[in-house]
Amino acid sequence: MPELAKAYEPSPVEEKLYAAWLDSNCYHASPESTKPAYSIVIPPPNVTGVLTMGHVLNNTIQDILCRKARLDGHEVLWLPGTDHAGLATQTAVEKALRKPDELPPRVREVLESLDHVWDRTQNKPKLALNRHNIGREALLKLIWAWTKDRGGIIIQQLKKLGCSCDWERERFTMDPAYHQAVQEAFVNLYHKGYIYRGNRMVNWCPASLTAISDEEVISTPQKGKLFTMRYEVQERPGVFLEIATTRPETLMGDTAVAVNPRDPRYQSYIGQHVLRPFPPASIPIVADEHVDFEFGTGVLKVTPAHDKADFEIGQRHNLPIIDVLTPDGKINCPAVPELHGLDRFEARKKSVEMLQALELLVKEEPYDNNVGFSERGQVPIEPRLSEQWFLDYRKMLGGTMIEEALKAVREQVIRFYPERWEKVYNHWLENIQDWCLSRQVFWGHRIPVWYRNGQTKAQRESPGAEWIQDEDSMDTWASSWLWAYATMDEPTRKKFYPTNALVTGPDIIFLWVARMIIAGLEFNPAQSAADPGSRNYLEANRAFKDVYFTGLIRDKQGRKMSKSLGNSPDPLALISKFGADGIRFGLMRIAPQGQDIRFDEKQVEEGRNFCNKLWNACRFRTMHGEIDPLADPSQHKLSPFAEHILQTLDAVITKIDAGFKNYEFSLIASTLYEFVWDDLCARYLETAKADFQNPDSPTRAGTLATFDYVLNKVLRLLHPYTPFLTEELWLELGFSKETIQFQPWPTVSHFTFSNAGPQLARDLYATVDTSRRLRGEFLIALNKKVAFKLKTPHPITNDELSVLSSLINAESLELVSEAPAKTPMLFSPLGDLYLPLDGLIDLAQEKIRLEKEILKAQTDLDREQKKISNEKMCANAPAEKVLEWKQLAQEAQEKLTNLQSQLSQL
RNA sequence: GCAGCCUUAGCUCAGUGGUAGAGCAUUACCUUGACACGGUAGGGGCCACAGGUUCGAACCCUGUAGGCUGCACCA
Repeated sequence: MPELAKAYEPSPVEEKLYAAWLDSNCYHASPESTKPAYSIVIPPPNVTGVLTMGHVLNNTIQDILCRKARLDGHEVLWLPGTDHAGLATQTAVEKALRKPDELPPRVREVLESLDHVWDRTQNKPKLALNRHNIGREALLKLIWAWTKDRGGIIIQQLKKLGCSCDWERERFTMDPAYHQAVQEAFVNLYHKGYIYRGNRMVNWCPASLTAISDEEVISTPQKGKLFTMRYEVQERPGVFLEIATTRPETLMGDTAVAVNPRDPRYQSYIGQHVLRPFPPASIPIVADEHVDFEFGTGVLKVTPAHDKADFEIGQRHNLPIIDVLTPDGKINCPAVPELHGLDRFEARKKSVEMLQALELLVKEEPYDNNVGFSERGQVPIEPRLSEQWFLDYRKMLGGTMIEEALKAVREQVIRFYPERWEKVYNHWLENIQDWCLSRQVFWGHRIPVWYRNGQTKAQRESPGAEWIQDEDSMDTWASSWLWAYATMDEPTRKKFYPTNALVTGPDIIFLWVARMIIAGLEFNPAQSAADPGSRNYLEANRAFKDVYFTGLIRDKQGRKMSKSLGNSPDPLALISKFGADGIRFGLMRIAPQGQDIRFDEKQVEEGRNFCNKLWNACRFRTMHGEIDPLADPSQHKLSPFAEHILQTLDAVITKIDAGFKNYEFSLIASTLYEFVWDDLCARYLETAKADFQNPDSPTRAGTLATFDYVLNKVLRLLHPYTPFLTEELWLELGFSKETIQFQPWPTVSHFTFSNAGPQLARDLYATVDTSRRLRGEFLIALNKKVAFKLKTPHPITNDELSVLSSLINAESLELVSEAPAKTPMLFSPLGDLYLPLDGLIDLAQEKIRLEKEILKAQTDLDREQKKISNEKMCANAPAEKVLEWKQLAQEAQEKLTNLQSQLSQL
């Protein structure tokens, strides 16, 4: 038996084992396997990203599920990969290009090969390195080089965490096969008539110069100002209408003012005109229900080009649309030279000054409102009219998509954990808006639509030389919504689709989760012949059976983790300090279902300590002889402590099985923590020392066998959470020569023993809770009248024998003189106990203890008697409850009497 | 405005009708023979507040307050 190190050192073990696992190719999922399938697709991280605590949480959970499924005998596919993350990656690369000298060598090399932007003689760029100067083709080359350079990082980091992905199947959303699937999906939707190109109001990001979808707009409260200005009524010289606005800089684009037709203040003005000050124009006063007459003055300036609601009013009243902003958010209005070319926020100040000068500004008051921000550009979005591609969700699946998508979740064909996210999902689907699919971004899947002389064709390949492809690319989510099946080839899909679980954060429930469900229903990847409205169809084409929503990881103060706050710990540093198992276990222990987590390094430290505790329990075991991998406690005479831990282990297995069914990961972790720390180490191990050190003990073999049996199961139970530690111990202790990863999941044992042994152990543990005190104290706790026999190597006086007898409240205590043991042993009909005599020495201490006990017993008794004497209470409580109280009262009474008699004998 | 979640020890959180729990922190003691990444003993709580249901509420119901999140509005 090898001597284990005094403390568990994770790093070398992790390195060694992970390499061995990869060598054995054990994570490769075979479609030909006859084992039942279990599959998960990873939520693909950004290809250029690095591991965050969020990834650690998310991927630990997936790894736990996959490892558990392997122990359950499944053929497991955990499919890894990365997302090209269109705009995000393009923005990152463009930013990096501003400092060409700091570029990674491979990217720099590509840059230097671009003759149109790189001056080789001077070794510097000829032009500013932005996407317009570089051009589509060259920028894509640079981004490809960038992704090749950075793309492997996060994958390597996931391996450090111990993730058991099928790395041979790593996918990237820009892989040729995946690209083809994305294009096919678009073309398919186009030909079904679900996709259209339209000139509509979109959310425009003036920093990234692209449209973004509603889901990517983040509304943020801003301290702004509400300006009230006045326009003169043309038909009534000298009469002014007061108008409230937060955006005076757009007034050049006003083509009407609107009032509510039911507003008595303004009814007589409807149909008349007001004079817009600059550029001067007469614009009509229209009546529109949209106007809230509580807000401001009840008069709304209508700027159809720069506000969604105003655009709709404009449509209703046939108003002209005057665009006064450039795509990058500057004023475009040569008629007003003071403002022309100014940034929109500078123009706001300037236009207020101009209104003031014309005496048209009535007042200016502070006003908090919510402003939509672009997630990527970190600037307020600008509603803007532009030509984009849209998907009309409502037409999908022959018009029944929304209904079916709701049904799938409502009828739990797809189950959400925790369930409450169903409401959020339902609400989104019920109020769904068309999806703006196109992006003015180079990096991504280009829209597969071609134009020639006013003709339009949607197909994957160019129809011919004169045809020109649409310039735009698709929203990155219009590629990742196919991730659950487009990552699989035909045989793989047959075996592993639908996937079993999706583990992700609720922040992308609309962006990704709901859309994956929709894609599954629409594209029928299972090639189901069933009617799309049928349950069979839903079951065959659900992207996943269960969705587990993790919480967000926050810092200790409850703030989101972010780079700018610098409150995001580096998971790799934590792994090297505390071990992958430490971070995994520590995090899982405090990550209840769907609750946000306040993260603190202490938790990881606890995880590490736990690993070390188990390590040392095993180390202790190895000091007492060879492990028997087939140990069967039922073949041996068992101490009460052995019987107790066997019984407890069964309860633990039952609890963990239920936990896995309900995705209660922190419950499972706590259960294992308590079992290992308290039951195994603090109690069983301490009591087992007696047997281990005493060759004469009749229960020694049973105690050893039980230890081996328990460890054997515990290692397997823990393996999903702490794969490295458990594998190392499994192999080192010699439970098997084979990896632990495919061993069967432990089941509840079928041992039968009378409850007396475990009960005796429980009594002892309850009174004398933890380890070392047991030596002297558990005797006191023995309150049962039993006939004991004592073997002891030490000389023992009759007085001592009688004190001992009274302490343990023995019916009788007989000293067995023949063949004295090497250590004292106490034999009882309930089990044999190791008996160090140290405990007898300090009787004074025991006396204090007894007094405490008596106090507690007295309170117990009082409480139970109070319950029993409450007639109303007894009349209404269930009969068995009342019986229980009486029993408890009786026991408390007995205990009290016992303790008192013990005290008097001390 | 609508919806969801949260409020329990100094901190981070479990608990879900029947005696208030864990880890960390803290106090005292212990180099001890698996483990100082350890052990023993302690201190620390009107379970946010107010009503209600119940023999009994941290737990169920209603309301209030505070915090967080999402959606809508956002002139």
